[in-house]
Amino acid sequence: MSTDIDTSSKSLSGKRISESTINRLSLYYRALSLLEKEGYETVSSKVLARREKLTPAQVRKDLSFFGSFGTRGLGYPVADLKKEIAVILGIDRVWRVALVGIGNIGSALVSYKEFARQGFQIVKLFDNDQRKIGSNHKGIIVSDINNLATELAEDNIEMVVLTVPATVAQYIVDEIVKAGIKAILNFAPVNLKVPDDIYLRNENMSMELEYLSFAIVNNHTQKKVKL
Amino acid sequence: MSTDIDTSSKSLSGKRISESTINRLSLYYRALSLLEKEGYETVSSKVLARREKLTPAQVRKDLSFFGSFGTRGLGYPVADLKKEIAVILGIDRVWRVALVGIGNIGSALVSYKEFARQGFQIVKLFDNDQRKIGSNHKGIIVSDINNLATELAEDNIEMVVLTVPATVAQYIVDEIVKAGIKAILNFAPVNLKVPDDIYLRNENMSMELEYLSFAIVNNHTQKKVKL
DNA sequence: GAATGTGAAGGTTTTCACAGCA
DNA sequence: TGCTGTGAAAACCTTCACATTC
Repeated sequence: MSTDIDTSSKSLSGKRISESTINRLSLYYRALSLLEKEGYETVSSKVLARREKLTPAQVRKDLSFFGSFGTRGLGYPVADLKKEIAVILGIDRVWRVALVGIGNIGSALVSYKEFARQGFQIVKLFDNDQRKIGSNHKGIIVSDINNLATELAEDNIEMVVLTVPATVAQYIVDEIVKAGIKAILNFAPVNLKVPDDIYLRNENMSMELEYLSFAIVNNHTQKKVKL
Repeated sequence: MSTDIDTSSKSLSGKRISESTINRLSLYYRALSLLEKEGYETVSSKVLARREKLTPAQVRKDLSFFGSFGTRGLGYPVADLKKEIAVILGIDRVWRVALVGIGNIGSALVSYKEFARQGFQIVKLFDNDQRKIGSNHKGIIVSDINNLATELAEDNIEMVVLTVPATVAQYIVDEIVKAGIKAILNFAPVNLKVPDDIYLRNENMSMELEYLSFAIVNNHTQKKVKL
C-alpha cells in the first residue's frame, strides 16, 4: 500500500480518512445506483447531497480525498463515479463471508439480499446446535462450530458475521481470530476484545432504539439524522 | 422541558448533547448491568472506560453533562448510576413498539430478546401479504397494513420499526407519520423523507460490511472500533 | 454560467491536566 | 492518596468561499 501505483485516484498512504467519510461513500454509492437506474448521466454535488440529506461541500470534500472525479461546470459522471466508489470501498468484487450462529438474526441475514447485492456472499454457516448442524439454509449446509478454524481456512473466508449469544461471543471470536480472519461484524451486545490488526464492527440494534427513546424523552432536537 | 424541576441531575434545556455521547450512554448502561451482576458496588471511570474501549476522561465528561454521579476518590455507585442512565435514556419504562414488514429481518426482530430486555416491547405487527395477515407471530396477530393509521393510534404505539422493502418504505413512512408516530427505526436501505419533528434512525447493515471491506482493501488503520 | 476542488475558517468532540473533595 | 468534575487545549470534522475549469 505504501508503494501504490497511482493511476487516476489518489493514494491513501498516510492520509487518515474519517469513519464518517467512509460511511458516506456507502450512501453515495447507493444514491448513484439509483441515479443510474433513473437514467442520469451526470450529477452535481448539490443533487447528490440532497438525495442523502448532506451538504454539497461535504460531498465534494469527501470525494476529493480520493481523487478528482468531476468536471467543473458539469458535475460527476454517474456511472464512472459509482465504479470509482466501488473500487474505493472494495465492493467491486465478491467477498466470501461466513456467518456464525444460526439463531433469529443469523437466519434472517442468510437471506438478506442487500448483502449479496453489495458483493458480500455468505458461503458458510456455523452453529453448535446438533439439530442445526447438517441442515440446509438457502443451499448452505450448516457446519459444526468445532470445525470453525479448519473450515474457515479451507474455504478462503475473508469476513465473519457473528450472530451468537453474548455469553459465548468472546470465546468464538478468539477462535475466529486464531483462524486468521481479519474482519468481523459482531451483532452480540458485548464489547469483544480482539488484537489491533483485526477489524471489528459492532451492530447494536438496541442502541438505535435507545437513541430514539432518549430523543423523545428529552425533546432532543437532532441536528442530523443518523447516517 | 424548559421549566424542568431540577432534582439531582441537570436539566438539558439548551444544552446540545452529541449523538456519540448518547450512544456511549447505552454502552455504559450495558457495562453497568454486567458490573452489577458481577457484584461490584462502585466503579471508576478508568474501569468503566476499559470495559468499553473508551478513555476515562470521555466517561467522566459524558456523565458530567447530566449530573455529578460519582464520589471523588471512590468512583461511581454501580446500581445508582445504572438507574440514572436508564432515566436519561428513557429506558426506565416500557415502550410500545410496532413492527411493519414481516420479512426476514422483521420476523427475526420480533423474537429479538435484546429489545424486550431494554424495555422495547413489540406489541403490534403489520404486513400487506394476505397470507401473513391474521397469522400469529410470538403471540401477536399480524394486522393488515391498510389499517395502519387507526390501529397505531388505538394501541398507543410510540415507536415503529420499519422492515419493509426499500421500494415501498417511503409510502409507508408517510402513513406512519400521518398516524402521529414520532420515532422510527428504519432498516430499508433508502433515505426517507420525514418532517423535522420526527425522529428517524437508519440501520444499514451493509454499510458496516462495506466499512470492513474498505478497511481491508485500504489497510486502513482504525483509531477506534465503531461503537 | 455552472459546478468542482480546496485552503482557510468555523464548529464540534475529545483529551489534557489539575483543582477539589472523600 | 485516589478519583471526580471541568475549564482549556488539542484534535478532528464540517462548512465557507473562491479560484479554477469546462
